[in-house]
Amino acid sequence: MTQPCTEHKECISKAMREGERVCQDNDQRFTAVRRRVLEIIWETHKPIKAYDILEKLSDSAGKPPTVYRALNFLLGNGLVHKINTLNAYIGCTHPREHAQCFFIICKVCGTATECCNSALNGIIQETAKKHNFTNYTASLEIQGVCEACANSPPS
Amino acid sequence: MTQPCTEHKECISKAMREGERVCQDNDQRFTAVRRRVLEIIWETHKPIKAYDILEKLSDSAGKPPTVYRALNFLLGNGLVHKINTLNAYIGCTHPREHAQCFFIICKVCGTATECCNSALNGIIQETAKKHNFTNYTASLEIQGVCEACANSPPS
DNA sequence: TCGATAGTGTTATACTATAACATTAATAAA
DNA sequence: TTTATTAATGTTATAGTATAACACTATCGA
Ligand SMILES: [Zn+2]
Ligand SMILES: [Zn+2]
Ligand SMILES: [Zn+2]
Ligand SMILES: [Zn+2]
Repeated sequence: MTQPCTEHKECISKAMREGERVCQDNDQRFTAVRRRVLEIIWETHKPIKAYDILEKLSDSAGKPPTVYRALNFLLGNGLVHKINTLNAYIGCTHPREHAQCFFIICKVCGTATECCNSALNGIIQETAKKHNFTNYTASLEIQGVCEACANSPPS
Repeated sequence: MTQPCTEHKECISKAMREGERVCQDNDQRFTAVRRRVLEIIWETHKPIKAYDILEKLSDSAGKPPTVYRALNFLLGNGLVHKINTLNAYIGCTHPREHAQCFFIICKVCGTATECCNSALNGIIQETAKKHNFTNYTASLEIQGVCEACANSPPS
């Protein structure tokens, strides 16, 4: 099993408060579906797939467009990020602090951690400038093996 | 229309020679299907989708598994890269020189250019180290507006 | 209360990718 | 050369990811 985050409930409620706040700031409605999807995303604490979210929704709301609409809303408001290499979604740990997030993902246990840092931002900005690109966003996904998984004995 | 690359035929034939060479080095067979798929990929000079490659193959070979098998072969041998944010594939301009490639992609005209550089590699390596990750690969995709598109008058 | 807008439900369908197994081609061994 | 072995391809079906289109409902401001 994956070690449960000790402060897990704390994380979820913090994320929900952030959601509340962001929606208020952006003059957006934080509806029941959107709430529930954000909650589900935070409950796993790992990248989760759209159709897995679907399964966790009650039957009445459980259709693809419902989930994708909620996801797109959350993505648009910076509350969630998409991991493109996995076709999966994960909650943002610090919305309102940045426009984009970088991730380092363990191929073994599936954890994805934000690894945003200013050095990375700087080099990426330089790279964009060197190529005369404007108005850019960046997606960086590093996939490797985390320390815990590297140390755990092979099955 | 997209401006044709003046050295276009040159690019294709160079890519094919590279393919030849890489397959030889890796003791792999550069079959007709694999050749043709690599050629199609280079003919567009832009990220191309699997099903668009499919359409350009003759009917006899035109089934999804054929294309995906060829793509996976080419990816595995470093002759092609996948652009995850676009679900598309593009030829590598310098196989054998690096394990991974970074891309800067114009949202308007669709061109994707490799923007690998050692500063980026360095920071990414540092980031992986800081998180105690080993055995990593990185995917970086910068999406913005290229100079030409920024300067072209709005329609 | 009414009208406009935003959000959701629902059905269908488009797009992306692989599983599974039959067939053929290439290589190695007898 | 014949035969086994393996690698590659053909073929059918299906899994997995995402959106279009339209009907319906809730919300909010006149
Ligand atoms: Zn974030
Ligand atoms: Zn791990
Ligand atoms: Zn490359
Ligand atoms: Zn452009």
